[in-house]
Amino acid sequence: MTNARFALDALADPTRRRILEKLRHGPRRVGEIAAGLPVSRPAVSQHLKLLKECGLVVQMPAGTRHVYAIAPQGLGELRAYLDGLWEDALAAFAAHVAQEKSDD
Amino acid sequence: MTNARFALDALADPTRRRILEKLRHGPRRVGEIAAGLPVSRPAVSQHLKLLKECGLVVQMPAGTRHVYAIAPQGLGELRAYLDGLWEDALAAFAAHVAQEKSDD
DNA sequence: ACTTACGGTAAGAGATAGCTTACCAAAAAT
DNA sequence: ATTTTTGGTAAGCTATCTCTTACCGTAAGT
Repeated sequence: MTNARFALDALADPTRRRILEKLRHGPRRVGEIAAGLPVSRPAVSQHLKLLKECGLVVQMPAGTRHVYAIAPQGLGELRAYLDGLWEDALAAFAAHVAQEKSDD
Repeated sequence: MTNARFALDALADPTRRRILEKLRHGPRRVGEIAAGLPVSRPAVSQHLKLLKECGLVVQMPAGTRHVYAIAPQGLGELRAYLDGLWEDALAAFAAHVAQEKSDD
């Protein structure tokens, strides 16, 4: 999907990757996510907003606390994109090797 | 691997993604890759250098012509990283759903 | 040997992205 | 009702990224 395009943009930033690592094993509150990260909490909010926009995380308000979690579907679409690219590349590589042999 | 980190950085740029699309079905010369792209050939050279450094493409000099191709291995490492993240997220999601049900 | 074609490198400019501080809104607690 | 806690938003600064033009090296062709 073209969504993968935005997801790849999102995954380019180290801080966003660290956020996803924090969410890897379950939902977390914003404060928990920001704790330990080398940037301010507002910066984390901005990253979460972007991650939500491209479908990599989902938000569940719980009173004044906001809980975030990885959205498996968004990550799945990205995997599908890379899988397609990978399969085509493998096929092209195999074809190339075959041609190399025939050149001997 | 930590290589996935750099690969994700590389895939963030639209021009680099278009380059990979051009290489998707087989090796191409630099001139062929640059043709049709909205940037100059030196820009393409710079992108190819970066893609090579993070293991997403390989370079095969053929005289004064330089042929590039997707490196299936580099792409595979990236897939592996995303697969791990995806599997953990799915498990966490399932656990979350289960807990939701037990809360009824 | 000279010329042409191909492509990598360097330097500088412009755009973009991420961070910080300051501020605001809403829910919970007292 | 007031205070406290939580987190999203705005504005501005800085750093980084990508682009272009200009230049150079090397291999092939004549």
